[in-house]
Amino acid sequence: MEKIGCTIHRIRIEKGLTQKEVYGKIVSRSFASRFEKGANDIGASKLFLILDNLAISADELRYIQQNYQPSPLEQALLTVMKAYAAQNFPAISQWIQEHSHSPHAYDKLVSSYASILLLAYDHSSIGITTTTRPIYLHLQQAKMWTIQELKLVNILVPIVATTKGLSALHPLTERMVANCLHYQTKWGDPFNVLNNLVEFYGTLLQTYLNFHDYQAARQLKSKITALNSHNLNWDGRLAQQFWIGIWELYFGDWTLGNELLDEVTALEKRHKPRIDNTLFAIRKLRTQAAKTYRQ
Amino acid sequence: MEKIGCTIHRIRIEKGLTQKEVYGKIVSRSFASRFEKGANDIGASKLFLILDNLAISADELRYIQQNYQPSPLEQALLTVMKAYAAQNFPAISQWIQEHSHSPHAYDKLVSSYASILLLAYDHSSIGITTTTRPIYLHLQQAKMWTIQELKLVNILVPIVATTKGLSALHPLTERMVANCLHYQTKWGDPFNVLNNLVEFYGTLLQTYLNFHDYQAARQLKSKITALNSHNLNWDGRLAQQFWIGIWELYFGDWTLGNELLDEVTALEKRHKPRIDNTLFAIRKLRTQAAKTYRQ
DNA sequence: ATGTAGACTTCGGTCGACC
DNA sequence: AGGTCGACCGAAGTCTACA
Repeated sequence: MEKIGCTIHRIRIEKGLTQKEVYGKIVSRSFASRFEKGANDIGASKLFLILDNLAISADELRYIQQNYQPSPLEQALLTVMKAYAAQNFPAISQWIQEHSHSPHAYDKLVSSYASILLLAYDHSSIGITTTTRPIYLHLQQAKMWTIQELKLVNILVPIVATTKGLSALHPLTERMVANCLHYQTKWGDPFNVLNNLVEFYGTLLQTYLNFHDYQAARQLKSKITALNSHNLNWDGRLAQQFWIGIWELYFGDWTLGNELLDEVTALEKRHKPRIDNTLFAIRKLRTQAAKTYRQ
Repeated sequence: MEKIGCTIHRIRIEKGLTQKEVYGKIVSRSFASRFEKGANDIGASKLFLILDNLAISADELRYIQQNYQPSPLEQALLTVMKAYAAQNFPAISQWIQEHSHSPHAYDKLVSSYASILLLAYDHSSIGITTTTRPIYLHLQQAKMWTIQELKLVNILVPIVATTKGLSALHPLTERMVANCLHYQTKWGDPFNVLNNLVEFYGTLLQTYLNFHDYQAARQLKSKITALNSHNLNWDGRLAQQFWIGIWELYFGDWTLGNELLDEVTALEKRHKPRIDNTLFAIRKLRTQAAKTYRQ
């Protein structure tokens, strides 16, 4: 693996910056030279200051340093998430098997995450196992969630509803909202956590409908529309529009609902294979169910 | 500012992980303890390994450590970008003024970026100044671009076309493509640089049309469609659809073009105030120009 | 499983000078 | 502007042991 200093050297040269500009008053001139040669490591807090001067993020530095590859953790997560998106559950099982005795600590974490994905897929047959229990409990108990938790919590919703009842969803929702708020700045939503919140509301809506708690479902619209669309990207805005569309089918203007949904599915239809096939399945299912409900 | 170790301690506790799990064979047990107390800094490469075990990115760690705020560099960039998005050019000028004698090295970089934004707005009156020349030259000479450059290069297109002629756009395009390729992994596009590439092609299309180089413009469609939409997010896919729509107005199926554009603008119309007002302006302008061209 | 403390070593980091 | 060398210091980091 290339030393951090060498990577920084390359970037600095390409950017046409001098050592003085980049290292300023952070480290001495002679150390800067030895550091860029790869002879020394550097203190983390100093590195962060240097990265600011280089106008590069810590994540990108790592990515470049590792020969333009995501971190091992990212790689593991992306592999699992990709299998999940493709509904390839055997591949997830296999991944867990292969990494069950990994020397890397983060593989245990990813295994937990992967187990939850399997759990979400078919919690009746798999149930909460010893692998999934720690992270299942953690997600319920921890006050502070990081991006990883925010990404995962929405697949936990149906599981919580089944095992602890619908009432357990209220505190979960509150924590989700509170934690997403932590990641809002006056410049917007740098980590795009609001997209996860939209998806969370979507899963919540589906769950309430599945359990026939129509009153709770009805109250969700105001929460979904309350999200300022200017702080979302188009991924979030389309999800927002989709779930409002579904809501309208049940509780609002049937025509408007179909308009909203048409606009979203029209975009999907432009892409082969589909970006997200589940949208069509959900719409079909909900259209039928909404008709029944309205009678 | 809270010490890095203290932040990591909080995150570790919240995640319910033991020191052994997180620090493994990276540092000794006793050092881990002192580090989390904030008594010591830590080597950068060791920190990265620890972050993997914590399942958190370096960027997020920094964000949390700084009390849930982006890095100073990010803050500066976001401020300028926001002003640009709002077409608030006086605010950008003012920002450059206020930070022209900043002690922070990165403020010079952001000033360069901001100057280019102004340049892109009205290069006839402002011209290439001493502030903008370094970065203007840099973007043309550097082989390696980081995310920052990839974000900025598309606003440079019209400037390059005016000052160096349309032929200069070919090598620029090649470098743009090559650099975006660096950021593609087998798991997709982790930094979403392909969105920048779509926007680049859009600017390119506009520029060719403005300069009446219809042959070059006609060849752009294959490049835009060549981008696999599955590696884009919806921001990118919508931009892709929009620019293909514009292309169709000139060189392809007029009806199809309007269909594509209608789908995109229909989404825009759902949001007040508009997410991106320029879409409507561009469409209006191009519809007229395309009619003329077709005659 | 973690905090503390002392003794100890390594290496991150400075300074000055020379090229 | 930046690479290098030697001398030097303090902080990073280990080990052992006790709590």
